[in-house]
Amino acid sequence: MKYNKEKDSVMHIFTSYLERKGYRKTHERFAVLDEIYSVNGHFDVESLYEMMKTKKYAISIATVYNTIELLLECKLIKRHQFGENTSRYEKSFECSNHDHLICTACGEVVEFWNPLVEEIQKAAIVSTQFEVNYHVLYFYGLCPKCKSKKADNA
Amino acid sequence: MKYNKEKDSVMHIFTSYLERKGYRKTHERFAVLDEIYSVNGHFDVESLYEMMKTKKYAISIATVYNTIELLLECKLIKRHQFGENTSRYEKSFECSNHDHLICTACGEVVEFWNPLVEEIQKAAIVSTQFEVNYHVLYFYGLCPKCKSKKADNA
DNA sequence: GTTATTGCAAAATCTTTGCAGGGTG
DNA sequence: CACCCTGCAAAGATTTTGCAATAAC
Repeated sequence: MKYNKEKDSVMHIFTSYLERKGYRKTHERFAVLDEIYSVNGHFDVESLYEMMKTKKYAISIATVYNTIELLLECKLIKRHQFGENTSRYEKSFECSNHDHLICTACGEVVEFWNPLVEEIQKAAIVSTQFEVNYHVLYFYGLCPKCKSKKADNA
Repeated sequence: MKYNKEKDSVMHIFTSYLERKGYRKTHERFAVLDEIYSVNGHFDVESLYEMMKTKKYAISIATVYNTIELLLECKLIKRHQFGENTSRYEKSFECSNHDHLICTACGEVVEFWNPLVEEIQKAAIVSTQFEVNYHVLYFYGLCPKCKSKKADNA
């Protein structure tokens, strides 16, 4: 378990969350959080489980799902459904509220950020009277690589 | 099979699509499209299958999935994943490129439209060099009803 | 007549659940 | 030492697949 500042912070947040809720602080739960914040990019439950299999706290898939649920609740991770039948997740501590472009050819995911999303949200709230807590914005298409591959074939 | 102009149009589009691809024009395929364009709002595969069970062309769930795939390809329907583990669909013929608000309490889905999404898309294309074909924008929160219910409890 | 498509059931995939045993508080 | 959490395996839920029978062309 390598030390870094970000990981220290999220461990602290998770600890507080568990205490506040009266949940137990088990090795398995911290091992999952540690693993998630040790890698970059998006992941799914299966790959997380596989990565942990060889580690000190190799745990069961049921516990992975259980812990994912807790981490979603305290907003240390985000859940995505990019169009496949399996959910993908990403860490979300202090990460700006970015959105995603997804390549429908190779599956690559690229992030971007644009303040206009806030404007759209405000307008939507006015017209529908919803209370909005979060949003999801995905653009689907071809990444530069797959775009030029297509051009070459044509 | 009630007649209406919209249904006539989508039947025509589907026919052309099948012919162009050399696919067969089966009763089952048209029955699925007819059923979809006979009802309003979003639906999932299970509910579509249930609705068709009692009709003339009651068909198997495998054929429903098969036909859904074709209708996605020719863009007569859209697929959504609103955060559950099951996909939901909606007809998409001549329906403006709207987006969605989803109530996380009761599941209600409300549509809205905002031209700023186009601006964001343009900016994202410039910065990432993606080719964008379509997008998905969901705002999650509480509908007016669930919002006031929450206020009453507090 | 050929061969794509259907229907059925079985399989595959992802996620949840029940329960006995173990670890946290 | 009470009882929440884990691990396992079984069950659920959704979607896909294999194959014989059927229907489109």
